[in-house]
Amino acid sequence: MPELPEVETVKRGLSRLVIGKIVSSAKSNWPKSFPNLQADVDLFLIGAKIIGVRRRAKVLIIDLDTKYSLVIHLKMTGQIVYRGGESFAAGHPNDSMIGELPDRSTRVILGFDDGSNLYFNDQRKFGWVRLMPTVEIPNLPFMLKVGPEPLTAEFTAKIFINRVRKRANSTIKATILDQAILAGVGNIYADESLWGAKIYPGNRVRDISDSKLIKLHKEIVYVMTLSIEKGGSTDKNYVDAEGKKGNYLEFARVFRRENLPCPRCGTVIVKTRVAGRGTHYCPKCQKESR
DNA sequence: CACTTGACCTGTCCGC
DNA sequence: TGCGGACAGGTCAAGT
Repeated sequence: MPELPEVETVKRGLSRLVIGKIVSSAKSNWPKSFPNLQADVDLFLIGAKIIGVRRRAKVLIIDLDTKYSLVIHLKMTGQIVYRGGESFAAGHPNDSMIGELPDRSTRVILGFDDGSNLYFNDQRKFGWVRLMPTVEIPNLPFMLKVGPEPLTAEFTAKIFINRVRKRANSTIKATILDQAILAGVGNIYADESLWGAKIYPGNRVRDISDSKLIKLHKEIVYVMTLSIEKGGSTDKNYVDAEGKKGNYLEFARVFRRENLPCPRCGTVIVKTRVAGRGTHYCPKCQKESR
């Protein structure tokens, strides 16, 4: 679920809501969701002040004034939601927001000294919240291998093509999903950007022209930027730091639109399987190479 | 080495 | 209504 635009939206929300807060308690009911030694929690988390919130790829980083950080991966169904002392600071619960917290998927609760709380919810328990020294974050295996951030000036079409060409025999979809090639693309934005570039997701990289890859580079930047403007994509679980759902899927052209018309040519969108993932495409606009 | 598949979990939906 | 199986947005280990 959470791909780059969703994690970026959470990051922006947390930056407004929790910087300056002092952590007063930390509870977890599932060890894999919070795999930290109690001694580290006591020494470097309890009493610490939050001094910054960052994102790299799909990883969220909350920096503390103890030279430690909380490194968070939401994986498929993770949520990070801030709630003030009262139940619903942002208004009455409704369809665009999750309900009372904690709920049955709450795995970690951080309490602040002003009575507010930060909840880590994760239905499928794939995600985690790790406390570690800030300086060690760049040495995590994931950080050592992860590719460039797509929404920066350094992410040029030339760099994108050079990296993608390293996977000549892979499908283009598997290639752009690979975080070592570039950071942040997941299943939704893979399908959306490949539709924009008129590339069949199962085509091999070696069969795709440079001009198509230039177009794909532009589409990846476009769909991610648009999605951040819309507050991300909520398929099932995703919500932002205030518990609100995202609106990008109202603008999606293929994702979750099987059996509906292609917005470009009217052909019925097909759902299939590529790179082991559910894959949506237009069979007329996105031709299979042979 | 390049590339693909299964595992980690819970919940929901669909067919029988 | 109940039950089994497939599937769901990510990543890593282990397989070919």
